Amino acid sequence: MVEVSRRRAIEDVASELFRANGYAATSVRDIAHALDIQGPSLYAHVTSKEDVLWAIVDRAAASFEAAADAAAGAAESDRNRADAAARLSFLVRAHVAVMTSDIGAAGVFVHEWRALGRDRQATILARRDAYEERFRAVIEEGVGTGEFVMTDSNLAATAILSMLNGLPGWYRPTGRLSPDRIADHFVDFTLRLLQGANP
Amino acid sequence: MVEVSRRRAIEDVASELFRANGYAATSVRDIAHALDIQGPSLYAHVTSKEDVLWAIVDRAAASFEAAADAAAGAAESDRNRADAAARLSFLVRAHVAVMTSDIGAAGVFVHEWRALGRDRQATILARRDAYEERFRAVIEEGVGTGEFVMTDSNLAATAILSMLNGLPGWYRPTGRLSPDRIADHFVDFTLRLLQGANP
DNA sequence: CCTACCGATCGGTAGG
DNA sequence: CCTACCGATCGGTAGG
Repeated sequence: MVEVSRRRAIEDVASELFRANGYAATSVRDIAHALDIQGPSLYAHVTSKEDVLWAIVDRAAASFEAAADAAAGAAESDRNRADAAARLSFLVRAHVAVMTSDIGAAGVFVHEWRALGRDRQATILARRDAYEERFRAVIEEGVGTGEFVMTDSNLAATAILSMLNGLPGWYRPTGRLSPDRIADHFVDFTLRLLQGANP
Repeated sequence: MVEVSRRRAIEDVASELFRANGYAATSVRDIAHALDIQGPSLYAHVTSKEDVLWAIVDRAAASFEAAADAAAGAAESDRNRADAAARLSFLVRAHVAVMTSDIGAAGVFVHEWRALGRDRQATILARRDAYEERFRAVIEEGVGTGEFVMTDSNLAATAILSMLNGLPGWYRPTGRLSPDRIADHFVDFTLRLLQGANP
């Protein structure tokens, strides 16, 4: 998280504060003081507290979308393993990579969209839905080809996304597991959940 | 959610507001107005906003603990199926039942403990850890007996609990799936995740 | 359970 | 990026 601009430094500090304490419980002065400046000085760089939240959430959404696009591309060019399991594995890995690369922003994206105004909230929920639809689609594809055995693809997608989105609640960069190792396990869990025989 | 007392009605209304908007973003006046009384009138029934949060979180924790105790008892008396899979199935069902019976309180328990003061926060985190340890223990037990095949029991427990704790984010009492049906699927997902062969 | 009110803190502006 | 300051809202109290 190298800060290339003052504006970006503000967003990085705010991400972590918003993730740890919530948007409403974080004051503009909290953000400023974490940067060793006075509260009002922040307004030399941003126009409002909500604009900071929006910048964080919008960028996080864009990261997830770009990573999913790249994952789809990687799966397609991998000719020997372009099945649903491979495609879903790339998606899971991409999600874990984005989350762990900026756990503050990811946590804010997952939990703090409620604090956005009506229009921005609707926008971000639509983007989140479209993103999650990628998971649903590849699961249904796998069910269609018989790769996966699952009577409720929608619920399976929700369960997998809940597992992934729980990351900001426990992941720490200095923790026991590296992002890659976490991704390995989550891919394993995901495929087990979908490939196991139904009782 | 039949209200047996004014105090309980306050907690029920507050649960839903805290779950939907967060503790910090919910004012005492918001809670009062949802009950058609004036803000200060609330203090005839409660001593502080944080006391309301604590009452909700403490009761939710007690519900999870009691349900897990009952689940352990039920598993033990079920002689033909006292294996780890059966014990874990009871735990998962109990968790889903508690969550869906009061999704407001459950959501607050899962997400709003950060707003508690230092001591209460430490208390509730210790109880949450002890509760989650029940899941970890039965998973490790199943790995020990060979029922489950899992190289990282801790991460598996975290993944399963994340799946379960995602419920307040999407469950609606009027939704497509009944609590029992959700529990059926989550038990299925949990056992698949743990019983599938490792690659 | 109400009205009237309190000090503290909030997001944000003015002017430099 | 600072100091001085603003109106609004916060949790909560007094007194009935």
